[in-house]
Amino acid sequence: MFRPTIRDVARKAGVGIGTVSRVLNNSPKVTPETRQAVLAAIAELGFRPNTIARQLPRRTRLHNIGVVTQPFINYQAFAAQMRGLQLGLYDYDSKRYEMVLYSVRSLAHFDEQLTAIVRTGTVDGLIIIDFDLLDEQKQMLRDAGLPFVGLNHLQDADWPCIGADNHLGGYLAASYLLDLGHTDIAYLGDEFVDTFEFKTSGQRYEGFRRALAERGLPAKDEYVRLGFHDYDVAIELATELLRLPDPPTAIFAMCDMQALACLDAARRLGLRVPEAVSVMGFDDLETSYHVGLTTVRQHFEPAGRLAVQYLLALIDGAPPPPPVLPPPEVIPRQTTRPLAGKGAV
Amino acid sequence: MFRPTIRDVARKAGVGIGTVSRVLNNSPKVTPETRQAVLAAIAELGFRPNTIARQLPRRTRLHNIGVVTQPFINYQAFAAQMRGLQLGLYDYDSKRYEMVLYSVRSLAHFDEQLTAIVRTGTVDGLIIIDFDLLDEQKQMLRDAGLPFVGLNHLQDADWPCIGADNHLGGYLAASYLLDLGHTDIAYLGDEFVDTFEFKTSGQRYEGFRRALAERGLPAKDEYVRLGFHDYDVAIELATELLRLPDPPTAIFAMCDMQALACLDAARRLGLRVPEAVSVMGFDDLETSYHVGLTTVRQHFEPAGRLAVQYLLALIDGAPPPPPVLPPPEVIPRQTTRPLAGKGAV
DNA sequence: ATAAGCTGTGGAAACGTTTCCACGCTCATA
DNA sequence: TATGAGCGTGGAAACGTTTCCACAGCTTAT
Repeated sequence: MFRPTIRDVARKAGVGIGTVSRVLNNSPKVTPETRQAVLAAIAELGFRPNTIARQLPRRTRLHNIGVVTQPFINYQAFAAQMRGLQLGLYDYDSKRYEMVLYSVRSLAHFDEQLTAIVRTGTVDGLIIIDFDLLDEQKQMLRDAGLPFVGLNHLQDADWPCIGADNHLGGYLAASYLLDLGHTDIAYLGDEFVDTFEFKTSGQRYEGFRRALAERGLPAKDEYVRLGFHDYDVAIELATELLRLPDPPTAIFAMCDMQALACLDAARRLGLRVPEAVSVMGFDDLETSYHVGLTTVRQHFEPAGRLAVQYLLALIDGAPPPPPVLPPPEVIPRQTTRPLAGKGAV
Repeated sequence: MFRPTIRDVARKAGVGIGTVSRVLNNSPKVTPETRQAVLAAIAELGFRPNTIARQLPRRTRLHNIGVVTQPFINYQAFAAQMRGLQLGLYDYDSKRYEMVLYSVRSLAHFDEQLTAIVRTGTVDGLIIIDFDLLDEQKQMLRDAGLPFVGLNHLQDADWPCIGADNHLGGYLAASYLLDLGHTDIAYLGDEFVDTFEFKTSGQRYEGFRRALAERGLPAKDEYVRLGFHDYDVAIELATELLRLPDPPTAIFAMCDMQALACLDAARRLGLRVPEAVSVMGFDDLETSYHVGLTTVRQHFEPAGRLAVQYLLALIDGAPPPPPVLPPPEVIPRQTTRPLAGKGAV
């Protein structure tokens, strides 16, 4: 198929290629008549600028943003975040940005991908989901002039991070269970620094512990179970908890996937939820609604959307929006209930 | 930051740029010693070929595949498909293909995106999820020499489509319910040709109807409820069915989302599942496991993976793998049960 | 009348690769 | 010794844009 180039357009419109380029890029220095003629030629030829050629000269906007992620730790959360990113891109539809997905398999692979992205220079900016950046990595991105925004971090780092306040979320969850009268509350989550060095679990646990401490309750070591982020592992940890001689009356799992595993474990042991044990998660996935899981909602979509807005502002050198999200909130459903009777023991 | 180019590498290695290019592209026509020298220079400079410049000369592989999709019809299915695509790309890791996401909002937008993709020529091939192609569109892609593979279609069209056999799936679902003794079975699904002109619902219904017909049962019109693909709409349709003077004893919903809506509707009406009514879906989402929904599993991940394999074969002019997937299969869970008693009425 | 400044325009150069042609070397063959 | 084929190599040309410099034509100030 014949693909007209900018030169064909110029010839047809009887102008120079520079003028066509200026029309394409909305330069003000073109008279209305010239612009009309060029636009007519463009329409007639069905011309579209070749985005690749457009990206070659170094100073140009590439109209690509990269998304770096380990997407398969949680399908539903990943999808919700992607949805948010798309919504953000729709907001800036006229800029015609596209999204390039870099999926990462390990921490080493992450560094490798990051280096490759910088070296090959195919994106205008980067959204980094979940991963934390080392100082060298930040420096590398800054040296390359590549703006970057994090998604799913606490906002206290030295780079813009948009995500749920994990500490507060953990605090709210524990407070909710405490208000129901529970005192023997277990925490089930990832290692505080996991394979990918995600620190989410530690942050949520901190909030959890603070809520207990405020009410003068210690966090019992045997009630804290940490393991690799995986459904089957979570089932095992939950089973251990439920089989303790003095089992907890409530479990707070650091994510819904693990909370669902708790439900599964209880079912396999013949324990009823919430009668025998209350279970609470964190995320508010689609599944949680259908299962009736009490959880802490974090706002995946708004976060993704905000991350895009923030990044595009950085790219354009505009003032970025305040990186403020609605705070996490407890969504009470059917897997928790007030502690009955035991208080009187 | 200084980005070394192929010329820097050539100078350092004391060879010509052509030789460096040949090393980069694994041409056999380089002596081992020369190759070593070039590789050493590449390593020393930390050189990475600029992927954009690499894409400019027209005959080149672009190392991009485009994915065109309406991603938000079903989050979980979308995520599973993406996962499959990523797995497929991992299989061909050495080729370093990347994925560019084109998300589509409407049928008109689909055509627009397709035209833009062809005109700007930024991808080597296209995976088209769910959407059907018009003859003109197929022709346009063929004229442009752009290979394309469909994901989620029946395999009888005149282009390679990888997806569940919807007809068979519908047939299996109905057969399963019939084997349980049900005869009053409702079908709940999308319009047979919906907003996006997806024909999935019609295909699944055809299989469903054939199973009934084989046992000499007519499909009662009042038991067929079609509507826009949306949770709330599905709840309404399900409520209508359950409120019929002579309600069905089983409902087959054309997707799990709608089946979950049936469960929700039954709950709101105070009806127990499966005691009052059996409910069966199609997809086997994550949620379905947790909810215990009987369903027909379609193999999203293998499908995505196969689609990538197929497309990369087309791009390379190699013989594509047979586009054969494991057939859909019924996954019995807790939302269906044998019809008890009613047969004796 | 001349100089200076401004505006719109044309087109060469640059971006970093791949491709392709030409060249020189080696080795087999006549 | 002369010829031809084959192989590895060098580097110019090409890809389609943007950028930037130069210039023509005007207006305004001197």
